[in-house]
Amino acid sequence: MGPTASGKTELALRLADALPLDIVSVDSALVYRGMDIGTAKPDQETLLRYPHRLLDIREPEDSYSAGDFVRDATAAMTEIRAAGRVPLLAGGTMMYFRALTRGIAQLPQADRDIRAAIDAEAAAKGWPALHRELAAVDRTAADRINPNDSQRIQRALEVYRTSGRTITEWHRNGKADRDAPVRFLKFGLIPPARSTLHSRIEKRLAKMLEDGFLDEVRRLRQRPGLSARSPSMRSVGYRQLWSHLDGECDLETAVARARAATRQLAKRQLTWLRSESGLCALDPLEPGTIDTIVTSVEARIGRGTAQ
RNA sequence: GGCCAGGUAGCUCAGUUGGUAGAGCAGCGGACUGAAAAUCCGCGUGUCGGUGGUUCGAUUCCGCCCCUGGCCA
Repeated sequence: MGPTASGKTELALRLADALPLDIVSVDSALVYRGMDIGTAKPDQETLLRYPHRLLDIREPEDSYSAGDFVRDATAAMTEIRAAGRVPLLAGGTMMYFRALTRGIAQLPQADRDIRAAIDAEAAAKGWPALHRELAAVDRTAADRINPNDSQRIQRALEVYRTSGRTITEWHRNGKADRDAPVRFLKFGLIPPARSTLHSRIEKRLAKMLEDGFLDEVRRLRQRPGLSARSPSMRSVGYRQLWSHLDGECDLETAVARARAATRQLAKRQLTWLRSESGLCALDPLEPGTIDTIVTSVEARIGRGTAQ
């Protein structure tokens, strides 16, 4: 696990050369088809040689969630292990990692219609009013959720309306059991200075624009089911270019904002990494890093014979 | 060289009918149980371009100067 632009993908490919690994992507944006340039998705040639699981599994109109990820990743890991290989989970979506390694409570899935209904109510009454409604049925949840936190209020109400039970009751029920216990070896890619990440972010964004990032957003913008409010289009970079295409700011400003948003993302990811327990922290750009990981993994799985 | 419009927070700008100023974005810190590349919370002293003048008091009015953009020579 590592922040954006830390060199995760490159490292994953080299590990796959050295060990019997199959790569499972842990990334909330790479799941979307048609979002290639702005997400720094590996190109087709690379993917043919090094298949990644959980890439291009949703349309940008769809939503994806931590719960979906845990289900999909668990299935992928089971298949990989059944084939006598070892799953390499690689990505930067820390909530997905956390949900997978620590478990996540069983909850009803997202419901498009109910979310739309709650959105409409919020537009009319405001989120604080819906927060009061939540407080009437689930005081515990309302106490920990801010009256302006649209997303969490919506989720809590959605769970209550679809199931008739509060999200607090669901949480109390505990986490879903895994079929077989899984042991994780955790490596965190942490560059020694954030400034090295910043210059990599800047270079990569310039390259994305050269490669047609703006046209990619233009194409997505033509899809009738997508809007600036769609979860996929709130991704870093896409959001800023979309608002430029809406005429809200010039391209230069949009790019500057995208750069800043990417830096913020990296910062948040690093914060998560620092609080992750049992993590082996490594410098992704240091040549010895790959050997350190190979040695650790071989010690765990036994040379050439994956368990 | 003349005329006009500007010069206020890192950026874009608002504002003060004269009582030393505030939004958005950026930045920093924090929360986080199915949208997480998301969502939310907290943090604002800056020679108000410089300098003289008028005034009890000037960022605000007046003069001169400097800088930027436009128009005219």
